[in-house]
Amino acid sequence: MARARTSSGKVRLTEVAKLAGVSPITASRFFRNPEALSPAKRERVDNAARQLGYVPDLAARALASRRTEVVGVLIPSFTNNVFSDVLRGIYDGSGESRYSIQLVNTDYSILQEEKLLRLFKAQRPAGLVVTGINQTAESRAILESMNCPVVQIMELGPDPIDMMVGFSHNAAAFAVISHLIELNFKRIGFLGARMDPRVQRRLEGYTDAMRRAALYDPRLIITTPVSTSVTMGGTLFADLLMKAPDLDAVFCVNDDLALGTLFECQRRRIQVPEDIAIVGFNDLEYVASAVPPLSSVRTNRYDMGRIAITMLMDAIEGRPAPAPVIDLGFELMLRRSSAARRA
Amino acid sequence: MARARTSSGKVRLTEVAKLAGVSPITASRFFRNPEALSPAKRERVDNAARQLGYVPDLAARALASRRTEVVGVLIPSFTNNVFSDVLRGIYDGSGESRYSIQLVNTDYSILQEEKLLRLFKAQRPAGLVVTGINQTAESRAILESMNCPVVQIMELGPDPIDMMVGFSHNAAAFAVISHLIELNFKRIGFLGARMDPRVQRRLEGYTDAMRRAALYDPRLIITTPVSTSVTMGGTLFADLLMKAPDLDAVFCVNDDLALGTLFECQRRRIQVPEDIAIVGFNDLEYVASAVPPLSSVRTNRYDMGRIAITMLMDAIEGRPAPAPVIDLGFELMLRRSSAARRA
DNA sequence: ATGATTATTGACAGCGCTACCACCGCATTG
DNA sequence: CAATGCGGTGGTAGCGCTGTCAATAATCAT
Repeated sequence: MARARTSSGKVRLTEVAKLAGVSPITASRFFRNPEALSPAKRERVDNAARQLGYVPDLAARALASRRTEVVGVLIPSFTNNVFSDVLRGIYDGSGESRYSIQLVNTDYSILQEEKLLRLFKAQRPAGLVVTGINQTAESRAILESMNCPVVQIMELGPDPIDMMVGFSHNAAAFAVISHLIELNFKRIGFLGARMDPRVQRRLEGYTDAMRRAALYDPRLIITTPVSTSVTMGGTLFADLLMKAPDLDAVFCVNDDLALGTLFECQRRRIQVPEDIAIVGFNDLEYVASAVPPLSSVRTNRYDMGRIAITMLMDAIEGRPAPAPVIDLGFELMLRRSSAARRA
Repeated sequence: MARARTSSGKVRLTEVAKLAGVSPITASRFFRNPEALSPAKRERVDNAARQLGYVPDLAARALASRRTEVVGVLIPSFTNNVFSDVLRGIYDGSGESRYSIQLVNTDYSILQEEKLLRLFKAQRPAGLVVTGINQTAESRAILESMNCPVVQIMELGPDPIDMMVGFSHNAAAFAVISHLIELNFKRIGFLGARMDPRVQRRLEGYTDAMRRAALYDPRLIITTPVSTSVTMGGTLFADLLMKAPDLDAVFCVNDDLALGTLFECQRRRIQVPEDIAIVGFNDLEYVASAVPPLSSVRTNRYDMGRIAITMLMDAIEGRPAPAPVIDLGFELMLRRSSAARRA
């Protein structure tokens, strides 16, 4: 029966199959699992597809197979430089694969995250990447009901939903503070903004290290729930100086705060590191060229994204990861801003 | 006929229709255009859907209607802060709408862009956002054949594919240089990295302004195709000083280069702005808190994203934009780093 | 050699939704 | 009062692809 609603010149699988002299289903298999075909047919289908310029229809495929080739990625913020590196890793890693990345932003809200997960569920994603380990119970339930591999990134925790790639923020902060204590710094301040879970854990690491050395003093800690910025770094540092004028070092939970602190020191003619040492976090590109170069904690954000998406794709395709939890560690990048000043 | 392959507990439109006592078509219409239903049926379908927790299947919808609700967004880089603001605008703008954003990264390559457009074409997107106006002829052809609204962002040009939101990089650079010339700066350097089309146009603006004042000197221009960074700013500035030791001002094509230049000045004990003035571009958050605060050019990146996606969604839904080309302009943010130094 | 296993292939029947068109009943019009 | 228009509704027939399973051909173990 002739219908007005016929395809708009689009090449369909059937045409490819006809030209190749095989059944549509065989042609279909060629695109999904070429190994299953005999070499002869494989080549015939390949030629036919090439000749016709065939491109599979993803919607039809998704409908028929009841799964998509979409990988959902939930990150808290587009603005934060930290995530742009992770993203680069994710996109690079998914590169030539058939999976497409569906990126969404939770705005640091676990309720927003839950809502987005619900949305994803309706889409039957092939896999998901979520940030952090602080999902709501409901989010976890949704995630578990989705029956697809999940990678949690950015940090590690005791109870992975499925897979994890990250590092211990607590340990990183602990290492920074222990190092400063070894250098004989005593009044080490803590500057934190936004106070998301990762930042909270850096605060815990700081607190542990300070307590262990009997140097803990709540007046050394300044935090704000407001989002982070260089300007905020200056503001928080000014506050800290007021509360603890005898300060000799500052650990900032990120490099923006550290840079803001450095600028504030320049403004007040405070010598860094002679008067006050500064350590940042993330080791963004710019810290090394500041004056003086800022110490920081290098984290493997690009690799984190890359490894996460690779693990995820492997899991989707039934190649289970050798280890479900990967600790990428961190590295103290010690520069002049925290150079030793006392014997 | 009983089939093994029945739906996995998923609620379908048919069930909703049955419960509401209407035909599936009517139920379908409820989700796409509720106004078309009589109030009585509208409410019945609404109740039924709510009661069953119905969520439309996007793949089935896409297959049947032969279009998707995906908006493709092509940007050159995730790392560049500039785009993160645009992205925020895009995501915020698409917020509660039914459109989902499919973000891809061209890595500043128009060939990669062409390839990605080809990929998008197979997906029948509802609309597209592309960066800049330097598409290949082939890309333009693909774009035009796709039959969906397109917004070009970041800059303006004479021959829009469809719609445009941006500003004139040429005019912005021209304004900066004209201002510096008015302040009696004469040996104004130009620092450029990555040299993408927008940066090229800033160089043109610089050149125009310098020529017009008979101050043009190719020795004042340093560029590199390498990607931009704060460190690169320092390196380029050092080069520039070598070629033009009598330099009295530097225009950097972005704030990272400007910050790198500032750091290099600090390292060499060059006074800013007394010895050399610095102007950046983009007005990123940090420039205002540098010491001295850096002059820059504010651009409305967030609005650009937001307006672009809004125009696009309007066009998709048949509400044509009042103006297809929107110039968001720019604003010179004059700060101490380029304060007047001569009468 | 013979049954059993494996590799290839194809027929069938939808996946869940919407485009298209026909239809119904009511109001408006000449 | 028939002709016309229109908002609202439903029936039919796929959209382009793949899961399932059966059939066949090729290979293997005994």
